[in-house]
Amino acid sequence: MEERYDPRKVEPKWQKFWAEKKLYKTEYDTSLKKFYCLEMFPYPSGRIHMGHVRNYAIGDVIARYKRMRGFSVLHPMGWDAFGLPAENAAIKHGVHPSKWTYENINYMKGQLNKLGLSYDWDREVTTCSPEYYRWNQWFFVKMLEKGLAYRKSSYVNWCPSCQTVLANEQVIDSKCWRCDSIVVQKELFQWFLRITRYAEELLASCDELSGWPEKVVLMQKNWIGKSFGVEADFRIEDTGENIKIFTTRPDTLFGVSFVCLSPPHPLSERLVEDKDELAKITAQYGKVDEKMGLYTGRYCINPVNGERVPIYVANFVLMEYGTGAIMSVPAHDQRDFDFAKKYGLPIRQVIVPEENTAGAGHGPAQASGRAQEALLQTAYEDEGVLVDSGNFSGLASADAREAIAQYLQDKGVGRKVVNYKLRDWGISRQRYWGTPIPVIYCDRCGIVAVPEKDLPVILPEDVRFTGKGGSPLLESPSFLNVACPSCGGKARRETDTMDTFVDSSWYFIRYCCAGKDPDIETKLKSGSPDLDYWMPVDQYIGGVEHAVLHLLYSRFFTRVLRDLGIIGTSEPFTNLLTQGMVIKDGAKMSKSKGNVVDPDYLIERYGSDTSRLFSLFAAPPEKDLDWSDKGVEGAYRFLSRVWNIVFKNREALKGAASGLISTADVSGLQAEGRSLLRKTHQTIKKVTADIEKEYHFNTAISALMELVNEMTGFEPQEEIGRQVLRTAMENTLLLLAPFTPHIAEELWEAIGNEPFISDRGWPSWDDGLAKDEEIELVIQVNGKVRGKLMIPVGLTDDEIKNLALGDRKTSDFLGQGVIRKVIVVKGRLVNIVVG
RNA sequence: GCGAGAGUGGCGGAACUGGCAGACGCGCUGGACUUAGGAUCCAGUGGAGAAAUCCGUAGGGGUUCAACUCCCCUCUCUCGCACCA
Repeated sequence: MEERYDPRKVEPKWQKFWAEKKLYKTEYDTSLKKFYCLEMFPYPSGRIHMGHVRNYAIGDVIARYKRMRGFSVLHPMGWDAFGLPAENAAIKHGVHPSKWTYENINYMKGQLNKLGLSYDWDREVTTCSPEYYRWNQWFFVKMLEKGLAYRKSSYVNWCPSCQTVLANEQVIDSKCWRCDSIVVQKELFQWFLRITRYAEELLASCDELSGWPEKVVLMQKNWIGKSFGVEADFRIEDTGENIKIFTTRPDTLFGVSFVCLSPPHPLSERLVEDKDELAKITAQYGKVDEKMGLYTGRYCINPVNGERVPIYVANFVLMEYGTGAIMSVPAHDQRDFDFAKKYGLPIRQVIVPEENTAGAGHGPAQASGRAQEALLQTAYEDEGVLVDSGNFSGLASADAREAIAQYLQDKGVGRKVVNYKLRDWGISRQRYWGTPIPVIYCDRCGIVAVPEKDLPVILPEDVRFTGKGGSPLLESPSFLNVACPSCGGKARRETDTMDTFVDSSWYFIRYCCAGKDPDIETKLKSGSPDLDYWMPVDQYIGGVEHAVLHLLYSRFFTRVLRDLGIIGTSEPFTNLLTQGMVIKDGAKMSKSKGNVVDPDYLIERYGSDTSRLFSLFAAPPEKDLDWSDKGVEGAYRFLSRVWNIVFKNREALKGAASGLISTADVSGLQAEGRSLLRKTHQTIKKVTADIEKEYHFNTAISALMELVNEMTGFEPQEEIGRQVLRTAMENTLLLLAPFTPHIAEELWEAIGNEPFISDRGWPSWDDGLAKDEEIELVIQVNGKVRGKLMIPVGLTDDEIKNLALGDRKTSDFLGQGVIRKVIVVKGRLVNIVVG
């Protein structure tokens, strides 16, 4: 009995060899075409989960495939190591975040190695090491110099449970993205990065992201949220001050019946006398459920018609968007409509649907506001024709928008503006386990950046984790108290740390200089050819959950580094693959649902090749993967079958000549052998196409299964037959190598080849040998299949037609009808139309 | 509400540019080997029907010699955004 497939023997053996030979170490070599393949780096939470396995299996196939195709492949891995869980572990178990994190990294690195992933570990990056985060600080100081980093007081999203500020992107359904607590608004001084300076560029270059899923590009566009509109001045009666409002619908200006200020708007404080009432409204600011308003008792003047309109403070008006004040047109905006109904304010229609005006001469288009008012049950928000709008009546709303905007601009009471939803990125976090923001507060000099020579500002170890709130850094006097770099006087350090998304916004650039590069200083400060050789990332792979946050920040950071002269790239990721979730029993795998599958168990039981194979086979990468324990066994069975074929035919395989068989040899082959050879070439072609086209590994693997099925029954009798079998097996292993590298190496060696299969070139196919000798012709009568016929390839349309018409079985269906038409689809079918 | 995507056997999923619907795998059924089988191998497997044959890609209509694929309407599900004026 031959040897049995035992991945526990095979896999460690090859992992050891690969590591010893540094097979996956990447060199900067301009004579080769480069390919930068990157999977999103993990947070070192403790152990990897199936989502990681899937993500890294996908990336590894691509990296290994490209390497076999002759590219110089950069395929690095690292750790997104700062963040809250480490600190929470410190509070709960009294272990220092650093210890916790590094232990996790150590364990998880072992897990990744057990998966046989082809990383160049010499480039490993760990964001919590000073060697890494010093650059966060250096970039921050540069951004400060360029006015891209600034400090301001603002209302921020505050998570009461995490005791920290959250970026808008981290608030989901008014809840903390991490712990699901309800987020509250709080006023705080915060550091911001001016991502809005790049809003236009980030939006415009979305069109260059042709290698990204459309869905993600759209989400980026929507997040940036550009809109064209008008800023108009409503002069306050008595004071003469202006309320600037922003609107995208200047065509409705004649329908304004009141103006609303956001509660935090500076004018709210000044115009409202009753501070208690104002406080009540402010408390309701940002609450979605009900609209609330407070009449200020004051009026302002509509710049288009001089009308007096009342001023309200309203909880639904956002301070952060536009000017923090709006004009309200209840007839044409549902929110204003609801508000007007509630507070008994006038609803005046100034736009009517186009059909109401057609051919009616004077009629409905001129209907008075009062008559229309009764008809409106909801706001009419669509396009139409202006009525009761002075000189602008009769214009189509689109034209009126332009005309009225121009009119306001000419009169000096308004201007055309562009607005973005995107807001500056608040990066201050009141937490310990992050990059210290390199800033010092001095009573005399104010805010002073830490000078370059004093970087990095090291995160101190002597702190206590109480979980009481407030940063633990406040507990470290040696950190807190510092001499002012400017005047030498007593000063205090910033205790906030950076959002961890800063860390992940440029790690892909750090990978481009090899790990302990002695020239790192120069490279990251003023750029270098290897950065520009490797960047951008050719293929980025990760979950959709980062469609906005991480990807947008990375696009921003890449541009900042470009403008600092460090790299020449603007877009960091040429192609993006967003892999689907891993589902089990109808829900995403998660600890709370108790439906997780532990990768360690899986590897122990079936091996990493099987684990990888199944996760690649069960679904195309961009779709959700439905986990099936039985499916895993199927994958294992397949690999065992390949193994068994090799050991059953081992002597024959070893003895046979290697290499591809030429067309000339084919004549000596039996039909079975010809068929297997043909299948081999077809499979090389199909697997290559499936990988190249959208990385459809599932169909590539199914093609390999077909080839193996055909090999199973093949028993070579002669030398030429053994050669065919060897050719089939060698190619199967080569094609399998990116998917299941260990077994591919082992069997490659077993049939008498030198290691390493990973270093071999990707096989090519011969179209002549891949071509079928015969095809099955489908014969249809009136579109229904009535017969099938094996015919040789290369017949003319007429010959095919005659064969079809001559087919006995088919002729029964022709009946008495007249043949009206015969359609011949080359190599496929004939359709006989009978009437 | 707005935006995007998806509906194919018992299940995961295939199907080029409109050309045999269901590749491949799982499961199931039968058989072989076996003390045994939850191992392995072989055969079968969309539904109905004894068969000829008919019906089948969420539902309804349309274009076409031919529709999972293109067009129109309806339903369901998933995801994203959500007072952005």
